[in-house]
Order: sequence, then C-alpha cells, then structure tokens
Amino acid sequence: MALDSRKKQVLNAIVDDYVSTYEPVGSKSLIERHNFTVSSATLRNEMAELERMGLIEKPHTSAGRIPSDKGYREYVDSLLRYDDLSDSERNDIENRISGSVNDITDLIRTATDTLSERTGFVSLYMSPRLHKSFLKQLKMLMIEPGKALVVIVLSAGVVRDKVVRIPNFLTGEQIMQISDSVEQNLTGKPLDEITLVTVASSMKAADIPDAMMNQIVYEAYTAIKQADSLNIYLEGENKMLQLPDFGELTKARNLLDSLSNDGMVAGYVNELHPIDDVNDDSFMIRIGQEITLDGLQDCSFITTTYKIGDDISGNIGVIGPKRMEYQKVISQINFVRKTLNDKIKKLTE
Amino acid sequence: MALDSRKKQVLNAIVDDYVSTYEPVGSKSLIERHNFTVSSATLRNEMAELERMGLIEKPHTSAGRIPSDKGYREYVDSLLRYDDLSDSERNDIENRISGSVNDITDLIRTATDTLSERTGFVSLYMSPRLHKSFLKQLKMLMIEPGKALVVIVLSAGVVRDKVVRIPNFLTGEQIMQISDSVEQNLTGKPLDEITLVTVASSMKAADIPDAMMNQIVYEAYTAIKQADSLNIYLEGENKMLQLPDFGELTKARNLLDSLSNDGMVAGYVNELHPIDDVNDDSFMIRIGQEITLDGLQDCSFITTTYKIGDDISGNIGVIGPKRMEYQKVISQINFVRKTLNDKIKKLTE
DNA sequence: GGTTAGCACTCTTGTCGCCCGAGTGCTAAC
DNA sequence: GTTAGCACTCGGGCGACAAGAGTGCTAACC
Repeated sequence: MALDSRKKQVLNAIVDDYVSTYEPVGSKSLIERHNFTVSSATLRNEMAELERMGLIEKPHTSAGRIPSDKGYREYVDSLLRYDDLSDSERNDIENRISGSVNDITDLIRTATDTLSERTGFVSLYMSPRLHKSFLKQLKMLMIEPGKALVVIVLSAGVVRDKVVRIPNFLTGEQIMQISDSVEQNLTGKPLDEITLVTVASSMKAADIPDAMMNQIVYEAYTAIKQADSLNIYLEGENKMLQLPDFGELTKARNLLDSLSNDGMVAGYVNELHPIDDVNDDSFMIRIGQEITLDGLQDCSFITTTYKIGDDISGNIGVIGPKRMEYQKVISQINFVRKTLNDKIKKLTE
Repeated sequence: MALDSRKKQVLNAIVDDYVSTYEPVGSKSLIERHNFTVSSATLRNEMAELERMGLIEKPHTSAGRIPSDKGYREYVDSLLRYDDLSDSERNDIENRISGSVNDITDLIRTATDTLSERTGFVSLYMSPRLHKSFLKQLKMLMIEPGKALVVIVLSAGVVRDKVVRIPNFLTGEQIMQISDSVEQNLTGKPLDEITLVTVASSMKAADIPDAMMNQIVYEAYTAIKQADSLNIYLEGENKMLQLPDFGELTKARNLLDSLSNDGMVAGYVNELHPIDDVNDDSFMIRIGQEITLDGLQDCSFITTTYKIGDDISGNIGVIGPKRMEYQKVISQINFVRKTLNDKIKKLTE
C-alpha cells in the first residue's frame, strides 16, 4: 500500500498528463514529458505495479493508463492544498465579488458564479443553515382580508417573507397586535428553539377564539421554519457540455438529469458537511465512485464552508469532472471562500 | 402559391409522418401509411411540385422529403387549433394546477411545469406585466440602522419586496412616518404613473434634510419599479436532450447555451406579444428561421397570454423542436391557459 | 391531360477486411 | 534493479462493396 517516492512520482505524472490531454498515457510519452532518470521499460514495470494496486487502469489492452478513482484519491491526498494564486487571479476574484454589495444572498451567489466562471465547471452554494440564528424582527402585514405577509428578519441581516392565510374577519389592527406580541416574546430566540408551543404562548395576549388562534399560530410557525429550509443553488450546468468528459450524449444527459434534481444534490452536500462547526474550514472531496449519488460517478465534488457571524454557516463548492486540475480548483475555492467570508463580515458589522 | 386540396393533403401527410418517425418520408411509405387513391409515382410528381414551391426539401438526392420551415408554417396555419383533449388529460392538468393554491406566482409556475411535463419540451412563463396594476400598500420596515425592507402590495395580490439602504441615522419611527405618507399619497396609482417626481412629492411631509430625502426617494422608487421588471422562467431544458432532434452534441450545446440566456429569450417573447390587450387570446407561433434569436433555429416557439384581473397579463408557452405535434401542443397550452386563468380568477376574488 | 408502371441512377448506411501505430508484457542481458 | 529488444494486442482509419430506399424520367394507358 505504501507508495515509494518513485511510484508516487509516476502516479502524479500520469494524473497530470491525463488531466491535461484526456488521453491514456503510455510509458513512452511519460518519459518524453517528464524528466525521469529511468527508461520506459522501468516505468512499464512501475505502471504494472500501480495497476496491480488499483491506482491506474487500462481502457483496453493496448492503450496507455488512466487513473482510477483510487488513483485520483491518492493523488489528491498527497496535494499541497492551498496553492497560491497569481495576483491577477486574486484581483479578478475580489473585484468580481465586490461588485455585489447589497444583500448577503447576492454576495454568496456572486461568489458561486465566480467559481463556475473561473473553473468552467458547475458551482454551488447551500443556503446558510439558520437554525442557530435568532429572530430580530417579525412583522405581519395585512395584505387583504384573509391574507397576510409575514416578514422575518434574522440575525446577520437575513430577511425572509411568506404570504399566509389568516381568518377572514381579522382586522389590520388585530394582526399588528398579534404580530407585536409575537415579536416581543420571540425576539432573540434562536430558530431551533422556536416551536409551535413557544409561538402559541407568545400570542396569548389577543382576545381571539382559540380555533382561529391555532391557524395563525400554525401559519406564523411555518413561516418562521421555512426561513430555515435548506436550499441549493447550482450554476453553470451547461458549461459541462463543453468538456470532452461529457462528450457522449448519454453521459451528458445523465449528468444534467442528475444535477437537475436539486433536492438530491442538496441532501448529499448536506451529508458531506455534518458537523455544525462554523470554524471548520476543511475541504470535502468526493471522487467518482465515492459519490453515493446516482449518475454523478464521472464527477468530483469539492466543497467547503463559508460563515456568517459566529454561529451560521453554509457550503460552497464545485462539481466538475473527475479529470480536473484539483490543485487549481481547490485553490480557487479556497480563495473565493476567504474573500466571501471577508465581505460577509464587512456587510454584517 | 395556392395549394390544391391534394397538395395540402400530401404536405400534411409528410409533416405528420416526419413528426412521428423523424425520418425523411418517401413516396412509397407515404402510400403505405395513408389511404391515397393515387400511385406513388403521382405522389412523386406532387412532391416535386411541393419542393419547387419551397414547402419540402431533401436532405440529399436519394432520400425522402422533410418539411421546410415554410412547409411547417403552411401546415400550422391550416390547423384547426383547439383540438379537444381527452377527459383524462383535462383532469390531469386541472388536478396538477389545483395542487398549488397559495400564491399567484406559484400558480403560474405550476401551470408552466405542467406544460413542460406534458409536452416533454421546454415551457416558459413571463412574469405578469404589472405597469397597469396599482399600488395597494407600501410599507418600509427598518431592519437595522441603514437598512430597510420595502414591501409593496399590488392590486391582484402580487407582493414584492426589496432591501434598500437608507441614511444611517434614521429611526424606525421616521421610516414608518415616511412610509405612511408615501402609501397615503400613492395608493391607487398604477405603477406606470409612479415616477421619481410623484414619489418625491408624496414624501415631503417629513422633516429630513433634502439630500437624505433624495436617497430615500430614489430607493423607494427603484423598489417600486423593480416590482414591474420583466422576468422569465424556463422549465425542462434538460428534457430537450432526450429528443433525437438534438441528438448531436453540437446542437444540444447550442440549444442549451441559447436557452440559458434568459434575458434574450425574455426579450424575444416580449416582442412577440407587443399589444397590451388582456383579452387577446391568440397564439404566437414562430417556426425555425422565423425565430430571430440566435441558436434557436431548430425550435418552434408557441406562446399565448394569461391574465390577472382586467388589466394585467403575462405570457406562457412552449419552446420545442420544429418537429412537434403542433395540434396537440397547442391544445395543451390552450387548456392550461384556460385552467390557469380560472384559478387566478378564483384566487383573486 | 392526368396517371401509372418501369427503370436507370444516386446516395446513405452498414459491413468486412486491411493496415498502421501506440502501447504492453516478457525475456534476456547488463 | 534496470534496460533493450521483440512479439503480441487492440483500436482507429480507410477503402471496397452490397443492400436498400428513394428519385426523376420516359413511355404507355385511360
């Protein structure tokens, strides 16, 4: 299992060549492209060994080798992750993200778009996990008889709203009154401590029949909970069609079909980042068969975490072909994450 | 130019066959599939004539004929548009759309999704053109110093909001005061009569320095105007990859690239429906080269109008391959539109 | 004059055989 | 342990060939 340094070198060279040429790499071309001090025959022996170890494989008998998923894994694990970007790259990213300054969601989306643009792959963000954020304001506005708008302002400046149904006979006055009492009692509470019961008890002030009250409680509750629902945003799906990796129509279809199932992808990314630790800045990398999500076995997931304040985090990352320049992509994500965190900090203080 | 009835019959038969088989249709197979009372040789003569008229063409010398764009056009124009759907189809559509009952936007989106699902093509809706709708409510909520949420309720129950920047020192009280005065003065006004000037004059009540005031006026104004911006929603892009029409990768790419340019498509659809007549229930059909939108020349656009109340309308429709069952698709759109209009009516009264 | 049978012609599609080149594994020598 | 050499394998490209579908045209028919 332990790779001696030459095997490592050979593996890395194979991955590098394959990534840049998309052609199985043979012993001879390996010699030509890299300064190996040994002959192609020796490399052939090494390659046979690497194949026996399951790190590379042949598409057919008389072809060169391509990395297996395990090979990519070995390669990726041996990377120095945080390659420096050039100044111009940094500037580009920073300028791009600085462009949108209003809303925190805009900011995250812009960062994600930047990522897709710069890598040429699909990028994604997960909406921030807000269960630890606390309620700052809650207003209910009467829109018309039977309908109200619930506006929720959370810590860190996240704003959500929802149109809800209310009993027909309620007046704007009464709604305001209810809304005020809820706000007064729930402000400062983290979302995950807000339950149907706490909402109900926060409302008991008004003099409205119980049955009606229950409806309002329920609507307000769902409006609040909806603010914490998990959303994913994907950008750049079409770009993947430009890649030779998805040059076969069936593969392209497969990929786009799988990606169009937002919910599944969101669930998977969520699983990848289970620990709710805002300061965890590790990268999650899943390659090919490692991905337990139907139809994306020709891809790699690379995701990491952004944060809002001290309690709230979400994820951002890239879905690309297995055959990607991992070092570069990781560096990009890393710098985008850093820039994004900075901008969020500036925006929320 | 005038087609005698047999030529018409031949053309229709060719289109029908080509649509269902995606193969150039020859004189012999035409005889086999349809009850022509003449021989294949006669049909060959007719077909030669149709080709001379530019209605059909040959991919190459020894192949059958396929309809040209002009041929499709002739075919479509001769259709009895509103084919009845089967009861089960109607029920399916109605149930699907009845499922979403809360928000008017949800309703329209569901109708659009239904359209894509049932046709297997891309469906779209344009957000309602709201310039004739009038302001029912406008509230500004202080979120934190320097930031407010503008909530706008329009006639027909459309709700929009936007986070805006405000001068830092303004208090919640002052914001409320401003918001109330604006609301009082602008309520009942159609959006297209609201200008920077009317907003400004509606606000003069409060005692705030002019320079500050200008900022608020501007922000409120853009929030209002943004409510009227033209949006498009596309659904089912990936489904197009299942069609043989886009079986070549370059075509598939082209299509998806073009469709991903939302703004262009929105602009085009908007051009197709220039007259702001809510009761106009005509269909706009654009086929192949008729489409003046880069990269969609293998497609057909079929769009029509839905309405909200007496003044507000938007568009809904389908983008599919030229080679589609026009009669069926048009019928589907027609019934979806009808169902949607009904549901909207119920929701808004 | 419109219609039809017949026929020569065209062009695509699929298949088969062939060769070339790149790459491999193995052996024997260094 | 390394290397040169060699026989072997396999995919891709190319041309030849046959089959099949369709056409246009001509000459005969009603």
